[in-house]
Amino acid sequence: MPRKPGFDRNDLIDRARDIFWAQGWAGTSLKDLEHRLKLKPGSFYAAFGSKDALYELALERYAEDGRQRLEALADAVGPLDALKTHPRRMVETDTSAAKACMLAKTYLELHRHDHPLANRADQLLNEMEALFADLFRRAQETGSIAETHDPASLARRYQSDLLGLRVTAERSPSAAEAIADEIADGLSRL
Amino acid sequence: MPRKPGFDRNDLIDRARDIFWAQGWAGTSLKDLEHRLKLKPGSFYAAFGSKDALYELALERYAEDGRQRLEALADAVGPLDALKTHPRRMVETDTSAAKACMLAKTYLELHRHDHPLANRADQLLNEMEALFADLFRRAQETGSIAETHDPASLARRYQSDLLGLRVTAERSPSAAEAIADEIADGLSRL
DNA sequence: GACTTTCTTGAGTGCTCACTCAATTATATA
DNA sequence: TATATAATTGAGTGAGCACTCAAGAAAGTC
Repeated sequence: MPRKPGFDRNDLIDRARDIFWAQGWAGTSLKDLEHRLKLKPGSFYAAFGSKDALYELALERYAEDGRQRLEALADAVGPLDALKTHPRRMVETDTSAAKACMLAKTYLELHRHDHPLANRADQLLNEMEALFADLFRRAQETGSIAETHDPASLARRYQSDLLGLRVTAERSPSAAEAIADEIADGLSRL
Repeated sequence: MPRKPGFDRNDLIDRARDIFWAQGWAGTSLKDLEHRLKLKPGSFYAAFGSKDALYELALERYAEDGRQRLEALADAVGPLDALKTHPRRMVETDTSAAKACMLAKTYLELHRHDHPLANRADQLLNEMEALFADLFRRAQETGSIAETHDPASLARRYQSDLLGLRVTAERSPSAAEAIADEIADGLSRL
């Protein structure tokens, strides 16, 4: 008996992720979302509850996408080559809504106000770092890099490099491509 | 005949810089500024004209301080050691209002809205990169690093590393200290 | 102490914010 | 086709935003 919604909720979250990613939390108004998602206020709140609730869905989707992309790459080319290819991929994809990491942007924008979304972004960054560490560990097990390195330290540095790379990418795509290659070169020298 | 203002405008700009640096542009309301600077709206607008005008003063001050700190360091210990010491200094100073670069935060927050402050931040980042390049060039002239390197490329990478370092510092000071040392080590190997 | 000039004050401006809700419209079942 | 159920609509809510301004207080000169 019920009427079906005239929108694809899944697709809406993807589009919201792109809007929030590019414009930030305070930089995105309900008007923006209503207009871009073609949703009237009533439908919006019936579907998502609040701006923050949708932002969290968008953030989780963003993190999950990133994780899956890297794991798929590792399955295809192995852990070390995945880590070496990953920076280039992030930077040269023109289909993405923005370049700088959405988790980092969220954290930087909101953590001083003790906003729950900042804590969530922090957790997700830690989970991503743990995935990096796991890939470095697997690269050691397959003999791709020396056993003397500490995977956790490598992951920490790798994530920091990536965050810088992606801020740079937001300003200068060409500079970012060169730096992405340098990061890959650095991993070859381990 | 005139009455003198009851505040030190210079000190006010310093404090505004710290507030904007930590909280961002949208994250700082006029109420925040009036409260923290102990200025009523009328005095605020008489002194600075607008929130954006004060933000720009704060941004210029921030950039100028950074430039002077690095140049003073170079005068004291030479160009290469200045570049090696600089990251550690940025990260372990607990007196600063925030760790992440205010220029990068400003750019990330505002460039999608084509806000003039984002363009200004972009320019100031370029000027900082030019200073890095100049220090690398001087390090080559004094024989501290090989002539084969391109100072502009080194500066580009150095700035990117620094941006990542400082995002990391905002989340984990201890991780940042380790990474700062690694950046310095990397420069020793040039 | 009178006067001029500037600083200070805070209530008030119009606007946009995130969000609500009662009325309306559409659809799946009986 | 009648009915039940849910989706859609958009005017409207109070709160907070950046900002204004007229009136009053303070300090320097005469």
